[in-house]
Amino acid sequence: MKNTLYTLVEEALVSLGVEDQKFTIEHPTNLAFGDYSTNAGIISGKPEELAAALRRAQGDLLGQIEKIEVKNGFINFYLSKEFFKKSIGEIAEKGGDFGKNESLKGERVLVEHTDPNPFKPFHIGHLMPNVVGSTLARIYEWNGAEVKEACYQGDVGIHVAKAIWGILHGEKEDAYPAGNKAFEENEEAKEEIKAINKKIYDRSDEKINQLYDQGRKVSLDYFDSIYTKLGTKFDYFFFESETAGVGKKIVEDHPEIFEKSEGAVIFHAENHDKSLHTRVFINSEGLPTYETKELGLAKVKAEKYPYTKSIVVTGNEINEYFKVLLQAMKLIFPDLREKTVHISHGMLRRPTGKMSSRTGDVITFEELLEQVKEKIAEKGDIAQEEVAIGAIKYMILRSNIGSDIIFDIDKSVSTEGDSGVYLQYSYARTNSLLEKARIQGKALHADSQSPALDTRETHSLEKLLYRFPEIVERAREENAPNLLVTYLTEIAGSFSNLYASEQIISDSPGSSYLLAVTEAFNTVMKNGLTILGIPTPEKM
RNA sequence: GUUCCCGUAGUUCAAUGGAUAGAACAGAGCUCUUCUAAGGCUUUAAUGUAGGUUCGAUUCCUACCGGGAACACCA
Repeated sequence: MKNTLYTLVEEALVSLGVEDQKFTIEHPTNLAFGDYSTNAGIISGKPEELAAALRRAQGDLLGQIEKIEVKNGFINFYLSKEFFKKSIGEIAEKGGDFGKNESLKGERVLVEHTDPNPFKPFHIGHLMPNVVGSTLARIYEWNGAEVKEACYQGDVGIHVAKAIWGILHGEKEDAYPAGNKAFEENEEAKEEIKAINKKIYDRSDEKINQLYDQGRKVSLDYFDSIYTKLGTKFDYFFFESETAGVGKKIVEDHPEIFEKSEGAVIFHAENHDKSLHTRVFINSEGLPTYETKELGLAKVKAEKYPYTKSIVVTGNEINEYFKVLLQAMKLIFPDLREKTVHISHGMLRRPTGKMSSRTGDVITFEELLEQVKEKIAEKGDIAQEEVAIGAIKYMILRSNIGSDIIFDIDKSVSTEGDSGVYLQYSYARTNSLLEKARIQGKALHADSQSPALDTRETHSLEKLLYRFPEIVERAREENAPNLLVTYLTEIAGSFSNLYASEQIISDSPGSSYLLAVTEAFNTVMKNGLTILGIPTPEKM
């Protein structure tokens, strides 16, 4: 419909003698301004003439467009009731596929996210990339792409050496923070940790090998159990131990790009872009840093899964250094650089400030889940884990990807109002409603012959439900899952209004149409929640 | 100091350069013979400051003020 209108406006402009004029067609946020709206009238300076030309030219769309109006220079299109009735029928027909499109057909997208480091706890900071990354993956899938999810884990590096040092000094649970503290405060320990780091790379020490292998396995199993709870399924796991060597070789093979300095190998990114800075790629111990491993990773990924687009989800604290990395990649693998997109998320902050796994000042994911579950348990006997996961994911997804989230356990994880629970509740409610209707043998009619209970509420819900596929597409274009969250909250609110104004299951002639609208709502809500990865409990 | 990100109701968040800046929580006041009150209805309340570009600026540009991050061997 949008494309049809676009062509219509374009032709009308030409008929007025205006050519090559850029204009937009969009859904106005306010339903009073129509179902579609164009600014072509303002830009061309002749809104009334353009509207008149459009009314003359409707042709094939007659019956689908109810009226065309000019308000404040905008030309607003109001679609007909018959059009929406038909679309309600189509939603039910498409069911679980309603909202899918093929705009990315043929694309092969690799989304890397979560990236927890073995030997460190999985804390609530890891939730951000996990929820953001896996949701983006699903959004790309709904837009027709073939999507694979990857997790990249730092199983070698100084942080592991710190944890091993902690274990060697009798720490178990808090091995990593203990090692980190010693590294910063104690020169002797610092040297020991560096020595351990080297031994981990060359596997020359039997005792360290054993501790390392065991610790790594325990850690990865623990992450797996969390992925199960979160509903994340990774297609690939990459490890720094496999990218380190690849990366180091790449750096060594490009002496024209990298320079030796003070025993290390560095990259002067500021020579290519003055807003960038110098970074170390191979340290003076001869070990590759994260930057180098990341270069290796780009190559390893492309060999494993020849992607057309590679999305890397990380925290925004590494934005600057990632730009340096992309600059290096541009020189070495220009084709891969073109396909790589870095999406950074904000931090999960506590009211007191940033939390850090280095000092041990963290809330682990499981602690958080327990706390939210306790809060939900106060509400009654329900599917606590599903609701808790939904509440947590909603809290993250409702914000812009890039902005920080202030996490206050008492306030942020709300179980009322603008929350995941509210959406799950709306879904469960319509589910039991439809179930009840089936038991009573009520019919659902969405065809244009059936009488409709024609209320302002049903009509606005019809209009909103129709927009779902375009919301899914926009969420992909802008990498903005929060558009979907806002949308679902809006239709849930609109449904509540419907409920307040009419009794859906009744013997009145229009109730079968109301039921059809309810079913369409139920379908859209389920599909929307599925994309967001929020569980959809059948009953609450 | 340099570079980058961010300043919106009391609070937590929205708003592809568009129309009357939206929600939720908190505050004030209503509302359960209806499907589930985890709900609904009323109501109070905001674009850091000063310029600029534009038919139109919360959005883009400049300066300032305020917050955060990165800035050579951590990731």
